[in-house]
Amino acid sequence: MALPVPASGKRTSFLLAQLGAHAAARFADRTQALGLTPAEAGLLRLIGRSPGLSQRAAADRIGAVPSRIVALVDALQDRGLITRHRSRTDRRNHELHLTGAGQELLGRLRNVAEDQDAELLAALTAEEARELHELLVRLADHHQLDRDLHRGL
Amino acid sequence: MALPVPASGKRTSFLLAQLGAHAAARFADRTQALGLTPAEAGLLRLIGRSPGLSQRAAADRIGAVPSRIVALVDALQDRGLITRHRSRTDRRNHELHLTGAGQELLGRLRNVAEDQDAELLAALTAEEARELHELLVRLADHHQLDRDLHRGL
DNA sequence: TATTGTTATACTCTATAACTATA
DNA sequence: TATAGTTATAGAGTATAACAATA
Repeated sequence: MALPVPASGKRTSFLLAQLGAHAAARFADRTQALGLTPAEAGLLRLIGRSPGLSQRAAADRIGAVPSRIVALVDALQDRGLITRHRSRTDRRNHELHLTGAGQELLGRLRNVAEDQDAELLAALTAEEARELHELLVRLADHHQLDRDLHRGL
Repeated sequence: MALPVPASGKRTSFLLAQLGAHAAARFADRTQALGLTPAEAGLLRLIGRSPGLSQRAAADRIGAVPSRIVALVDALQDRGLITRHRSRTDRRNHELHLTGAGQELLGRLRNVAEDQDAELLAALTAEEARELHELLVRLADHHQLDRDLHRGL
């Protein structure tokens, strides 16, 4: 199936990349107001969803290299948002958990994400927003984008 | 209007950022096969659309800083894809034009973009692809994303 | 004095590879 | 020997600021 150039002059791939970069940048603005980088915010969410996971597991889920996790964990730990202690069953592993402050910040992060979606989709009706979401889910599934994070976010 | 967390577990903003990064990465793969970085490809397209424009004008259209244009123009010129010569009416300006080789490569670049769209949207029907495109155009307009390029592409 | 293009520099982000400690 | 985490280093990409030529 050949896809002609859309009348708008911009291809769907380009629009998607442009809007995606915009959404990521706006999200970065909002997390920065909470004192987090987007990557730190992503790791915080992941630990909230999977308490006790190892740094290696976090690296795999995020699609990052283990050495990158070290700096992120350091930053979150220094701010008192997570704890890192050795596993008793395998002393090579570090188990990551949220602190109370981490849980609290995670809650605020969820509000931020909700605000972000509302702002992004303000030009659409509720029905159109649902349609868009469903189409994007189909694309993400088709391209097997099952990671919890991605480059640039 | 409060937007609840979608049933899929991923917010629309996140999906958009993830798919956008995916589309940008796939596009980078394809342009690399043509010996171009995504930024160089974007500048080539821009010169094709606006022959004779100055580096300053290119910087404004792309949303980049003038010093960044220098390296891109150097690379394209070294490969014989564009020409750069001083304007006769204002010798501060450099006018950018495509060479024959540049025109030819631009044509191949358009095919690449077409392939990219087809691959990205393979999971959708033609009607759904049109719907998606229209919704994305509405969002881009609403957020005034009128630049010809963007960070990361 | 303002503007175009250029250069030099520094900064951010990330990956790679070598190292340690545990298994 | 294999794996988890760490450190040090290097590379890509980009912005900032000072500069020269022209208006």
